[in-house]
Amino acid sequence: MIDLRQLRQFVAVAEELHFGRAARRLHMTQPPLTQAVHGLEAALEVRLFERSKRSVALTPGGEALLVRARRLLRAADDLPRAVKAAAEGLTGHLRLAFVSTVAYGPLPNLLGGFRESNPDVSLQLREATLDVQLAAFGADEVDAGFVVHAPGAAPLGFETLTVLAEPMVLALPIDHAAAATGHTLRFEDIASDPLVIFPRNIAPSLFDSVLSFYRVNGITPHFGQEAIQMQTIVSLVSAGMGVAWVPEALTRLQRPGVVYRHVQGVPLISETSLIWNKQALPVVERFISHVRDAANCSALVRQPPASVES
Amino acid sequence: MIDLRQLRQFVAVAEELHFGRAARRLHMTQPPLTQAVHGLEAALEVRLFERSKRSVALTPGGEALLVRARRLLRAADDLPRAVKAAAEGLTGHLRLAFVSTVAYGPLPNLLGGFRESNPDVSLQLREATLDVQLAAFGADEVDAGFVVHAPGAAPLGFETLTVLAEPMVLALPIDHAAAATGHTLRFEDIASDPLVIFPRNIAPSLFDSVLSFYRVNGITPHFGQEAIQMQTIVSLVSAGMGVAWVPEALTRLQRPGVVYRHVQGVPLISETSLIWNKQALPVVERFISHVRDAANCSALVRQPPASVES
DNA sequence: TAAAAATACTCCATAGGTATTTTAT
DNA sequence: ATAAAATACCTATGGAGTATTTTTA
Repeated sequence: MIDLRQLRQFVAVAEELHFGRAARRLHMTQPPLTQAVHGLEAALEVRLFERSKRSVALTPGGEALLVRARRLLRAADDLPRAVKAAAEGLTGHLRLAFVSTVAYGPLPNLLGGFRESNPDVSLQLREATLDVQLAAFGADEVDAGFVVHAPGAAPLGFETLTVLAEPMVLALPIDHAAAATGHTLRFEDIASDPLVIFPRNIAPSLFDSVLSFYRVNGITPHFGQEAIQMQTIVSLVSAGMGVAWVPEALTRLQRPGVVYRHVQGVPLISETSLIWNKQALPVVERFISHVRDAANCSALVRQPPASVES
Repeated sequence: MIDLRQLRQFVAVAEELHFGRAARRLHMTQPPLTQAVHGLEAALEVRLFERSKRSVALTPGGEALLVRARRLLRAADDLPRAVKAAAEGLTGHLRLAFVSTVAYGPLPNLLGGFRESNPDVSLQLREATLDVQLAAFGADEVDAGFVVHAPGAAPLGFETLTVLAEPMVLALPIDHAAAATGHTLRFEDIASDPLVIFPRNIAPSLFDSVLSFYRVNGITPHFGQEAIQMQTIVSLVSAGMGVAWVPEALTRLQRPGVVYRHVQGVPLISETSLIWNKQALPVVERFISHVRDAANCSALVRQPPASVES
């Protein structure tokens, strides 16, 4: 059976075209090298060198073996580093899901940073709402997913990491009385406006916390339109269908006819979290670590919001 | 240093997920197999299996190694047959040159036959006149070349094989008196017509044999147009510029206004030969053999000419 | 307690070393 | 005469075997 040692020896001889020099290069003596090459020729049943006592030349078969042997040896020599890289998550494939809101928030920076320090990991991104993500987890179609406002949503055997907790701001039509700048906006100013919001099943926790905040303040909110995409919600606000509570990061989505305002004394918080299967591959672990680091060094995650006057 | 034996052992264990069974498959016992895998893990500095006394599972690093090891082993196992094939000329690259005339003659069948029995040889074809071919040989840009009417043209260190010797026929304008069928055409009928012919430097032997045949018959031929492509020569004939001697195979090139006729008592012969460097690669040798075989079994080479009335 | 991996040791096949011969220049 | 490959023979490393222990389901 052919082995790499023989190929290394063959390549050395083929490159030096001199058994003595090749042997020196291989840190061995000439006789066993001669024998090893003879052995290889016997194993392949092909003459590899044209020897004429005074000179050594490759036969066509030798030429053919040389290119193949070099390829093989290169692959074999790369193997340790390749396996180690894979084991450490430096290479591999990462399938990420995210709810669309996150694309306006921490996602771009997180991905950018990860790509930069892990250029050999291929990324596959997929926009999906929480319920779709959970189904995808079940079918092992994604490795990790970013969700918003989903405490405790992770099924058994999954882990959660809060990436970002940001205040929620109010999106309201520009012609709304409360939209004018120059004064501090208070809850009473907008409490009676109809709410544009996700359907409850998409983000129960968001829905419930908004509802309970209104109730605590003695108000039964009037729910206007529902939509399952933040962009749609903002469009509905711009169309005058009501006001909407959105994560601060969404202020980066500027639409004509819509302004965002902090509202004094409103403790609504939007939590972005990452969910992943507990027994994750190294690539996934590596991504989690990156996200965890970035979340701690929060400057990386929470950029200054664009023009939100309060 | 990592070697193929270890990889084979690793793959067996990874596939069986059971050291005992894997050892049996490898025709060895379990203890040395365990040690070998430990050795591999030590060499790679990566844990490859998650052992729990009762069950064996691949780690992510193991998964990564498995795909790479399989690729490597497949390549290594293919190596003997690949090298042998290359040494026997069953694979490789063949660069052929040919003068355009041959494309109307034996070339298509020769190539077709060769491709059929040597599907793994890649062919590169190049149309070139004799002088260009000789330059290409000098620059080692072609392996073999088909030429016409070039006895002794091969430089030192090259070999020649006559592929085909065919009679030459006369191409003449359809409105020529001698073009009419129904009688045997004799040399006197066309001896005084101007000749359309290659310039002498392109095919000295052709030029000289035509010239000497005319001289022997007491005629100094009148040379009309010259052209370095047979197709051009036939076009010039159709344009009434004269008559031309062409290899019988060229009758396959039918042009309006041109007819081909055998001329009685004209011993002009067109010889197609193959030229190649004496110290040829196996692929080339193989091609030569194929051509030699085909030339002997001449039915393969000399097809019945298309409609040449005599 | 049974099944499977790990450990301890033994052995020999072979990779590699030394000494020498052959051969072409 | 010399340089380089081939041959002969020797040595010792390590790959594989047998026997045994450990571990956990």
